[in-house]
Amino acid sequence: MSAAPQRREEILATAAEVFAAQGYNATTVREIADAAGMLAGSLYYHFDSKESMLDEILSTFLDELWARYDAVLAAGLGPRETLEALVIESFREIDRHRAAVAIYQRESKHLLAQPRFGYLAGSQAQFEKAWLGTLERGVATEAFRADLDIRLTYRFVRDTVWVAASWYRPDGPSSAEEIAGQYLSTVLEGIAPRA
Amino acid sequence: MSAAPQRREEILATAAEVFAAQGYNATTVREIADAAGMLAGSLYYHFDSKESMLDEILSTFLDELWARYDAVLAAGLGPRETLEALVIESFREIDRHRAAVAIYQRESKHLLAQPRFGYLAGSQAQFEKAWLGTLERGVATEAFRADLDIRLTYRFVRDTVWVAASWYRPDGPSSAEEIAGQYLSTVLEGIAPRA
Amino acid sequence: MSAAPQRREEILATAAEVFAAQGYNATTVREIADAAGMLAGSLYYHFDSKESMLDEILSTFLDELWARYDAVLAAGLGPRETLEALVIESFREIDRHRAAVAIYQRESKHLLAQPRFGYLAGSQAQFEKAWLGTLERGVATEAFRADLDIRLTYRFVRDTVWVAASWYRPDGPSSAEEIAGQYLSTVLEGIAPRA
Amino acid sequence: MSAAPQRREEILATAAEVFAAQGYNATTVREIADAAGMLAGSLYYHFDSKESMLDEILSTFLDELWARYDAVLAAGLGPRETLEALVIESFREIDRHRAAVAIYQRESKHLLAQPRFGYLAGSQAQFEKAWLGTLERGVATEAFRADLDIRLTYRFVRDTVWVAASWYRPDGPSSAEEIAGQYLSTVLEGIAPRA
DNA sequence: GATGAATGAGGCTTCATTCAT
DNA sequence: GATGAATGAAGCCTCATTCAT
Repeated sequence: MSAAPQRREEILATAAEVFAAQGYNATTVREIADAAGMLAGSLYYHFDSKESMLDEILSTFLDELWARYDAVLAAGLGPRETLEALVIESFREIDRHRAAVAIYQRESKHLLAQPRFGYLAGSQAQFEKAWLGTLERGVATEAFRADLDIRLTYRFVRDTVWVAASWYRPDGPSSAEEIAGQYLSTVLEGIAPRA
Repeated sequence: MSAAPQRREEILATAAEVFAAQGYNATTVREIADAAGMLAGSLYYHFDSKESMLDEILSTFLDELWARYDAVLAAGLGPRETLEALVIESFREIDRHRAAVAIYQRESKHLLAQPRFGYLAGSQAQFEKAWLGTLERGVATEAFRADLDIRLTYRFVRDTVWVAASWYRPDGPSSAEEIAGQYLSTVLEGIAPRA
Repeated sequence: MSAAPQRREEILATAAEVFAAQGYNATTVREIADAAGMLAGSLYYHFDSKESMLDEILSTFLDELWARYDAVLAAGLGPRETLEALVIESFREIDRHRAAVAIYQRESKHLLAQPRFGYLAGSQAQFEKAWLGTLERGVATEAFRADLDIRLTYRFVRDTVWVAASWYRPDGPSSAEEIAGQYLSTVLEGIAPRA
Repeated sequence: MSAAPQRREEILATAAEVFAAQGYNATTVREIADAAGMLAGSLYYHFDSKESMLDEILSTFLDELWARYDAVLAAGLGPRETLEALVIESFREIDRHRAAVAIYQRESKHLLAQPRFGYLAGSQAQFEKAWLGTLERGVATEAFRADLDIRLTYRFVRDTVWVAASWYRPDGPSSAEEIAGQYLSTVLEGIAPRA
């Protein structure tokens, strides 16, 4: 059931691309197999099911994401610097795992209901805690405006970051860091000129 | 093919809710029928196909959206006021047609390829033109910062507005106008305090 | 269940045309209703079922056919004259009930199996008896060639006559009687010139 | 889409028998699958659709038929010999592909309208040309009677030949060649004794 | 490791039929 | 006499999955 690791990774990367392009439900295992240069039945030598491919794609992504986030959160930065670092790490993650991020965005909401994907809920809660905490700390220390609706701001920031996975291209004109910079400038300073 | 308008609308509203909650592909016609209190086959008295329900949901939504947008664009406002009005109308549209907006967000990308949904591409192009034009005008007249990456800003603004459909609840604590206000404040002034 | 006779006849004639054009199975009651200027459900005021329409079309046709055939067979004609008269009556029947004949040709074989259409078997047996008997009598009296394979000849004659229903048009260049004449000339004398 | 040739052929032959016995529309894919010893869904490993089975049955039959007809027409025979050869080849084709011929007879008329089966129209036109031409040539050279209505004669001859597919049995008392002989004798010489 | 062939559940859709109005 | 709306059975087809080779 495990077999040569490299073929597995290839297939998984292929599957992630197809899932991201068409949606998990709309993707047939035959399409994945075609893209991987094999027949549908052959996938089952490497994976238990279509669902287990999805599971592996998402959990691998989340594991890596949390490794980065945890490093940032443990660094003892101020709220503004924390927010900057989280945003930069998020765009880097989009750069590295674009397909996985896009799948996560699209599918996590209904997957939450299934026990197998329960860990998505945990991740989401941690995620919210990290961002909300940073925003709250920032308001308390006057790093951010006092009149922010924190929950709304959290949602705006979160959505804008992750939705970028749907249009970001690694070979596009702007690097992940450049996009993060532009984004931070917009969110922190606003698009209106400062007096 | 047309039939009693009221029942049609009911079914369509029901279908939109289910599509928004589960995704178009993952929704079975039986689920729509159950939610509408009828048998699956009975839907076909009112509609040609599952796809034609989706079509009608999306085109109705876009028609209404464009009526509002066109009114704003024809009003001769300055760029900042235009942007504010577009954002407000967008949140109002989310308030009125939350399900349709959520479906649009989730499905429009693959639907574009199908001839039947070609109008989505047209709408998208117009959309881009309206927002990009407003941003450009704003930079030219110094209503917006001179160093904006206009395309990136457009994407940030567009995505964040529409993604709100995935969490907005009409009976939630904030009205559409309040959310629009908070959002505009963030985007225009930034979350960092002004000197 | 019975109601105004004239409307019934109209509907039945309409149904027969549609059945003949598309086949019984491939015809929907909606198509019949459309052609008759009403809704599908309304047909059920006049008829019990789609099948009962078919039944009435076929039995009406067979009743009339047998009235004519019986008159011919009772006339005490010689075999050649009997055959001529049967052929002429057959083409006249095609002229009068083209649709019913075409339906009979296409559908009678499988209908035979259903109890409701058992009478088709009876009719077919009588039919065979009349034609085979005439041919046998003709061979015996030297009105027909002595070396005929009577069963094969019967099939040739029978099929060719009735298949004409699939191309005959009442408003075509040749009348039923003219076609019968040509056909009889071919079958009786052959297409090769007589010495 | 292509797959193991032998299983395909078996299924196709089975489908042809069922189509011939019950009609294309009245045949369910489940019946075909039952007759082929598999489940309905399994047919779709070998064929795209029920319609594509029909298509393959008919086009295979017509390809072979035309190979034979073309050989006859290219042989430079006189009109009577050409007609004899065409009739003999036709009965041989009925012997080889009885089911396909029966299906062709029953279904070709409505299939003509569908683009996919447009080739049926072409075949029909060629067919008419071959037979009409032979008859015309025969009348011109006095091989056939001068007073023939050629179009009517064509129809009679065509119908009688092909309708035989509905009753012919390969294991019946008469071989294809014997039936052809009897038929030619009837058509050429007539059933009345020559003076 | 992979293929070819099949399974079986389930999806969308059609359609004859019913029935209250 | 007819309509509008629904029923429920059945049809074609898709697809994740299995398994012998």
